[in-house]
Amino acid sequence: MLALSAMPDTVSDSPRNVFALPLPPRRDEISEPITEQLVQAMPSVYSAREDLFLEGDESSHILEVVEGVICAYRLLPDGHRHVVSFYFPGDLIGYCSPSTQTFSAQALTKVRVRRIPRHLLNQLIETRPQFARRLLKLAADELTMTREHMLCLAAKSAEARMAVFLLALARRNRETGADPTRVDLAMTRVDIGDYLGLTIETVSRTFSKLKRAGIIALPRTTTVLIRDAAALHEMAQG
Amino acid sequence: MLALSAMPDTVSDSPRNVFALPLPPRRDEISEPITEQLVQAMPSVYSAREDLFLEGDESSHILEVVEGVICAYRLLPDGHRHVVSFYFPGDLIGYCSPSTQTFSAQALTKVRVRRIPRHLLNQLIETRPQFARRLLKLAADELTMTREHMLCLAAKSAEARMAVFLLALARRNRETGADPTRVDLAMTRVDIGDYLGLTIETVSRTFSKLKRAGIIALPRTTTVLIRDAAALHEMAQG
DNA sequence: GCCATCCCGTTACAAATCGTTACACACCGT
DNA sequence: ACGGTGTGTAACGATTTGTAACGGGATGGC
Repeated sequence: MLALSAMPDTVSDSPRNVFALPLPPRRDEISEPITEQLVQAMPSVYSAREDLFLEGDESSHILEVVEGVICAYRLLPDGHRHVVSFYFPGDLIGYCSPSTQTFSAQALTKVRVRRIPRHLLNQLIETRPQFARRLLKLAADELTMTREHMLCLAAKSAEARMAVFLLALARRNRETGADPTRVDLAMTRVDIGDYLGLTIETVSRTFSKLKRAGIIALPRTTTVLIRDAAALHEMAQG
Repeated sequence: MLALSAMPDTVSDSPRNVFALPLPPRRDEISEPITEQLVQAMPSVYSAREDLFLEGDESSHILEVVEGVICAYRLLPDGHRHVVSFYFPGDLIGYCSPSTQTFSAQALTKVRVRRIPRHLLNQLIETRPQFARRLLKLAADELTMTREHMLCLAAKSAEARMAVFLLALARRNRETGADPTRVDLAMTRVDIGDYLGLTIETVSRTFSKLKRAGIIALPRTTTVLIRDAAALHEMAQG
């Protein structure tokens, strides 16, 4: 269990890829249990498609994803849904939204989360300056990733967005020691579409196109096998 | 001159509009001179279209905009340019990118900026926990605004994006005490297009359409008079 | 076990939006 | 006046979306 005193004095600055992938960075450094105080005896459990919280809810706790995938989303008055981000095990949610949730959060799979009271977080900021710098680093990383995603939405074609998305999931696998050529999609086509600013049909068509081109295989609708990562990278550029 | 000791213990949480506008929030609270140390005797001056720094540059200082408008942008390998954000007087730039700039910054007008050494910022974080919380709040606000812009790019039409953009500029005017019905554009059509993920022609067409509809007037290409804010708001929704 | 139903994904075709191309005009400084 | 830059307008075309129909797997009742 990582004690705060074990944290290094300087914030590590990982080399930043200009075309880094848009999903939020893993949070292992900070999300490991910090003190017994912070950790619930039993993580909360949610089942698939259950909402963890809604936009506008008071956020007295931040969440650490222990198991499963969470979808952060917002509903627009015209009925559209926009998916802000996906959160995976190790990620922290809501550590920089002071009083009120700025988006809703829904479990895509069975999910286990630890709930960390915000006042403890604030207390740590007060007493441990290095902790504050850690949080700032997390916020900076999330901002960078969000900007990356924004660039994707502003400047890239449907094909390129899908390629970036798949490569991001593959990279996460690689970083967690899983097979980077096999991506299991916890999210539906609707979720992907709402995340990438595309319709479900375009998402589906693009999957089919990639399959026909031999770049991916789709043994099941929820499983993507990356056959030609180089072609995907090429596609992710334009 | 604001001393740190004058800062309140609690971070103020302004009520957050679900459909807040995408430009970054004003930073007056924190950007006012904190100590004599932090403030250059003479702010640096840049002329229009001059780069303040480039993506990848080492960021030993953060910048406070004193006068003028700054455009944060990134160049893509395919030649496209993406405008990340616009920064106005009172805004801080680069306070949460530890070592390396994640975007380039260009002056759109004559610009004056104060350069605040990063090591002083870090020192303040170590010694003043409330300062750290302030910075976290700034980062959270910028993240929220970036997400707002992202939603705009993902889910809104060209018309709606333009409406949101104009309303954001108008709101900034209102907050600074200027006339909210008169917007002076420091940026060109290209800048706007690269910010909203549209081409210059679409930007131009949409301006013309709004003018024909009597929603705005364009006495000059750089001056927008908002005639029907309600219609703009309506347009910004869908 | 069997069948009906529902949800999700896929595909095809028509429609719309937006990008591309091309050209003309306005403004500005030389 | 001239050229350059920035902008406005129009015709055309490509990408993406909307609509609709079909298929397939999962669920649930009988």
